[in-house]
Amino acid sequence: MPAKPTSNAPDPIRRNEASRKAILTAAFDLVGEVGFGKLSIEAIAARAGVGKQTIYRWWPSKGAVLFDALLMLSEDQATGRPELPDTGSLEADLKTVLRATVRELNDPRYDEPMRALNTEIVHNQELAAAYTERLHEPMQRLKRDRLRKAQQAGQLDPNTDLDLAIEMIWGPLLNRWLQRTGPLTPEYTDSIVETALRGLMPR
Amino acid sequence: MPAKPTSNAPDPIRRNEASRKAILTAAFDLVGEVGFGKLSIEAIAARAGVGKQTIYRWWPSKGAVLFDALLMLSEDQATGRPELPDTGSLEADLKTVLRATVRELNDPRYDEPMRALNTEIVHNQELAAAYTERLHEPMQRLKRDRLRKAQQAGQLDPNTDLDLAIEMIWGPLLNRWLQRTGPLTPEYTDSIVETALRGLMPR
Amino acid sequence: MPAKPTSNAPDPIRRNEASRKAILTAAFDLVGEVGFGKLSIEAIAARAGVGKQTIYRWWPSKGAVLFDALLMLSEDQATGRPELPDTGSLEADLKTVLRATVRELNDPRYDEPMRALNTEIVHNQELAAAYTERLHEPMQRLKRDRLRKAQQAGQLDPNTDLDLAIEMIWGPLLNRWLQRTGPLTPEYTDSIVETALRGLMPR
Amino acid sequence: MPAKPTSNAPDPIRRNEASRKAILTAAFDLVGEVGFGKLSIEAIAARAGVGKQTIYRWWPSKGAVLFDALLMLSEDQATGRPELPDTGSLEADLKTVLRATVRELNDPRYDEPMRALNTEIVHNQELAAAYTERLHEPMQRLKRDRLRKAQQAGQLDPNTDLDLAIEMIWGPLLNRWLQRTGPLTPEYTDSIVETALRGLMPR
DNA sequence: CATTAACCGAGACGGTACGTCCGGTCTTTTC
DNA sequence: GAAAAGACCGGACGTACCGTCTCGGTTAATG
Repeated sequence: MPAKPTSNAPDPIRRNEASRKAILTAAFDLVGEVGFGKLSIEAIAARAGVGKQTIYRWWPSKGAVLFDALLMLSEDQATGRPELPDTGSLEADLKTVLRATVRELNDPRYDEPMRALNTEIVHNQELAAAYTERLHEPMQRLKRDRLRKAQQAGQLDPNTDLDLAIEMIWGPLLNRWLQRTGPLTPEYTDSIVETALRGLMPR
Repeated sequence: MPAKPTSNAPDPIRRNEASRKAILTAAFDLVGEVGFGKLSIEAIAARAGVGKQTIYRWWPSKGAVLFDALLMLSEDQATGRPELPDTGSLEADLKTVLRATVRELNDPRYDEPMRALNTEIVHNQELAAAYTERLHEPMQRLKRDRLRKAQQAGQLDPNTDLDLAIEMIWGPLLNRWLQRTGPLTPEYTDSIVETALRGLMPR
Repeated sequence: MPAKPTSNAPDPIRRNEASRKAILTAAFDLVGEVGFGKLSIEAIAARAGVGKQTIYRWWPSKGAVLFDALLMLSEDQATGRPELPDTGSLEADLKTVLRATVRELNDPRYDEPMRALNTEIVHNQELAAAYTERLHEPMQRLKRDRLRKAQQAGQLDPNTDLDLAIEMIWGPLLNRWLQRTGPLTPEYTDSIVETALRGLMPR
Repeated sequence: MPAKPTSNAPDPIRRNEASRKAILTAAFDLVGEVGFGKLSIEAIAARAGVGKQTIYRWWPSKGAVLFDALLMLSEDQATGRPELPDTGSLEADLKTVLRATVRELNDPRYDEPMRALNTEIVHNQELAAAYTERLHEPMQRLKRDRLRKAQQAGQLDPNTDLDLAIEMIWGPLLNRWLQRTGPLTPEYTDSIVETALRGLMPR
């Protein structure tokens, strides 16, 4: 878990980086193998070749470990992706982005861990805060920036609340993903984008 | 879990109805007190004054118990609500329905158990099937029926897929609820309905 | 541990006798292999093929387990040994008894467990009480009975306190055993008996 | 080049005397508070304001620390007590010595630590050797010297083995102390001395 | 007098065992 | 024959210490 400048926390300088990575990797691999429900701190520690206390020292819950594992991965690959594409056509750009999202959600390697995280934050208050700060808010900012540009270009109704717009576009997709109420196909996300944008266009 | 006419299943006729109700009530109460993660079969049995075996005999998992508990409640109150309102104005009716939904989701008595069920079905295959059959599909049918009538009345684009339409309306709401990305207010749901319907109107 | 007629104790009727024996056997064997200090409840449970809770349910400490293990053995073999030998010669009888004791103390199979028990009761109040009641007092009674007969036969000073006499005879032996201040030989115990009896004779 | 005889042992010259004393004091105090079984190196280090390594550097086990703690105390007070009293009457002298011993054993401040040491040497080979060399043997020598003088004065049988005599006198007392089979009173020790000496007198 | 080697406090680390909780099964007794 | 009760095997929990291992920071003898 991130930035915790509290008093009696362990000293991050003395932290063993190799152990940290081994733990995150083990957690990510295990959640894919057995699922979040059967994921145990004991198994993570054993797989990582680490004492349990080393996990308890640095993370407050197994959800937090998984969160950092996902964060590590997303940071590994996400460096240098500071904004959403802007070709001039909002509709085309959104379709591109949602298709990419769907591709990731359909990858079994990422599906189970992300699913686990998304259900864990439903119950874990502290984890939810970290999730918002480290993953949700940054992404939200990118989306808002892209939509604001479109709004300024007259492609969106000037009175539309951008956060509502984001939810109209991504909400249906994420809901279908979590609830498994249907397949995640490119055609499906294209339809979402088309329908949502028609509702969000200037009158 | 209900109705299981398989071979060596226990005889439902001999079932103790008082125990069944005590278990469901205990489960519902406990999930509100300690959350689904810390909910244990042992605690349910103790609270209900029941042997553990009596739970294992009739339900395959604690998720299933909770599911039945919720079902009991929804049936207690839902009898005789066979369809969604139809005043002639789709927009007004949807606003009414979503406002009612929001009121329920904001009730702390129902919030935690429903949240628990919605995250449990993400991981539990069998529970998801029961959920779809007993809760989701019936509700989906009502929604589809109401939207079809609107479509026939020319209030929706005739080419629109009704399931997509449902997701465009309820997806953003459910997503905000589960992810807690914002407050659930009547104004918010009204905005959803307005925006979604504009995107779904006949061209 | 024995006789505990307290209220919320587990029901001894439902107790699994096979598990009880497996635990005691495992404890006895393990203490001989690794010593009392490295004896762990986990290892006993594993060796006995038993859940840890089954040990914690019936015994308050590992010392208590070991005590019962020793008790089981002593009862296995001790049935029908209701008194000390009485050939008419106290000196000869005591030499016989002490030689037998020494033989047992020199048997590595019994040495370590008994040593462990004798040091454990030094620190464990409850265990000490059980030890006194179940092992020490019965043996003490036998010794007292034999000495009383000798006293009545004029072989001991009529004013001698029998408990003191017992300590004069067995104290040096047990002390040398525990402190390992010398070898335990038949000659040594014979000398003890001779010297002690000379001090205890009628004046 | 300064004499560095031993292999990689720490340099006793550089040793921090304040730390050494703090450790021994902490160990002695703690063993009286929580008992030897619950005494931990961590707690000693914390109480003494010392790093764990400082303890491990200078002592091989917590028993050894306790041993040194007791040694420190006994040296603090014992300097200049090179021999046992000799008033001419062996019986009177022994009664005096045993009464003093009993007074110490009855002092709760010393009872628990000494009890702990006496049971620890039962299991710890190296500690037993140190105990014999530093505490037992010197005391044994004093006792032997006093008894030899008595033997030469004709107060003891000339054929009596002095080590056996020592055991006949101190064995019952130490055994009663460790096993708690009775109270340690001056009357009790007087009786021991009287009885033992009668058995050890010249014939 | 600066260098430097050792001790020192602190505490993270890989581990083992603790004593507890609960999962899911089985058995005994009662209704 | 279902139900209450609860013992049982198993396994994970989160904690306490073990003994080892760095990490700066003194501290004292050497060069």
